[in-house]
Amino acid sequence: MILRIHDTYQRTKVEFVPHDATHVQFYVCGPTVYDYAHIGNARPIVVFDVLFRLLQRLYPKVTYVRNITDIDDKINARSAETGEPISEITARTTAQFHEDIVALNALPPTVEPRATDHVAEMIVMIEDLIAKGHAYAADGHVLFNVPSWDEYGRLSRHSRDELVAGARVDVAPYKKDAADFVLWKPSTKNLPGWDSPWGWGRPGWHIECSAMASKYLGDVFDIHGGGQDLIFPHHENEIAQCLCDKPSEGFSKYWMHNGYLMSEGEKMSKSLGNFYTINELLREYPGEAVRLLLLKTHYRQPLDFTKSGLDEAKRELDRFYGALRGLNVPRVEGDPADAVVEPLTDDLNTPLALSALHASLRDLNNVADPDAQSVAAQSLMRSASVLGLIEQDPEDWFRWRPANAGGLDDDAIEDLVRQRTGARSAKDFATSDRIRDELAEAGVVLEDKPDGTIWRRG
RNA sequence: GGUCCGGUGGCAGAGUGGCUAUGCGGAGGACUGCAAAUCCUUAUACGUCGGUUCGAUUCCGGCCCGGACCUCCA
Repeated sequence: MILRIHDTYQRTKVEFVPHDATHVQFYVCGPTVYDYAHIGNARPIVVFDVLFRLLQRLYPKVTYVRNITDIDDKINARSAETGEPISEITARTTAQFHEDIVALNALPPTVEPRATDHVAEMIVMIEDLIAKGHAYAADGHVLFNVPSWDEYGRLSRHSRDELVAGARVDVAPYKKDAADFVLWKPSTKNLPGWDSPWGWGRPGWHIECSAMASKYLGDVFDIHGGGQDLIFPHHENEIAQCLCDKPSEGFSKYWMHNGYLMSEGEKMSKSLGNFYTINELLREYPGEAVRLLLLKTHYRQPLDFTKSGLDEAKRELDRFYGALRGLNVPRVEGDPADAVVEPLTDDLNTPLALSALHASLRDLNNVADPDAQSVAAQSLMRSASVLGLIEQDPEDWFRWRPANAGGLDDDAIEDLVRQRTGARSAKDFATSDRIRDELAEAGVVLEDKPDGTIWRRG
């Protein structure tokens, strides 16, 4: 099966030809750990999780590297602001991040390197860049010299002149060229720092991904991913660093970038405070609804993330889990349906894949024979798994309730259901309906099936 | 100013040079003690102005609107 992806370098869809067909390797820029991850962070996590799942179906071995950025001036600023030690901020935030994305059913990457563990590699790369004439030390800083490399700007399609003309910040006096960017900068004694040939200091932002990608994936690998906003300057600079360091190698063969997010119709902005953190959404909605909402839009399209969208995603999942509920079909390994995989091989067309999943659901709902049901249900589940959906126990899905939700607990509900069942068998429909109304009031919906009554939280 | 992306039915959202996805919601029907769930049926669409074409929502151009990026925000 041929995989086609949109390559940012070429700005077009291309056939994916791995560097090594027995072992596909890709790198995605992970979070900077200073605060709760927001929904904008969740999109690349979910999108590239689908890519990971798909690649695992198509190739024998896949290595997925996603870093944790735990050196950053935002972290330092947060620590200065709150007094919490940097190591505690990063440890706490990393743990929170992991907890959040597990709820989104994202598989762990193969390797999750942290910047602080790779400063030595960064220093080596910086030394090489200086030796090769692409970087220079000045005033305790080391800077990458942009005019030293002709190809600079190829990914983002910016020329050096445009960049300088459009610059929003003053040019630091130690820069040879206005477009030069920092590889290493000095630290004061109350900031995180490491000994280096240029004194006590810390790395610039871009060098960490270059160093970690090279370390875990080698000098050439297949795909580098991230949010669209990383194209410039982050990825542009990563490319410059790696290709200048190892001119004969290719670095990443393909680049994939997910589109930006809006929130409730407005652009997300920290100053407006109108972004949702994953954590706060998880108190109100199941993580799977968040995941589905993100996958309902193609990854390169803009996506307006809304709570009404989450409500809709949850209703959709109710249908899937409702069809599987009570079937007790075991999960077995097997191939997903082509109708679901094929759209994914066309640049991760998740909306089209989801429509095939809905067709599969209809098929399941249209069969009555238990054997046929079992076959249809397994097919549905296997297909959904490529998207990381419908992987939980349906009972758990229907019993999920928001954090701090009031109302009835499971035992209280089941007690009322039993009372109602008694009333119904006595043909006391007045009592039966009264109990139904009472439960409905508490957000519980009943379904009378031939073999008994089941309930769910609506 | 530069670079780039998008505008599809009430909403979400694919896709295609002619056969007009899918979902949510709405309407009608079947089923049900009543419901719910499910199934069936159904309505409503491609920003705007031109061009190419036998034919354009789909290709080309102008315009309008929205958004992103332009030195550290996914």
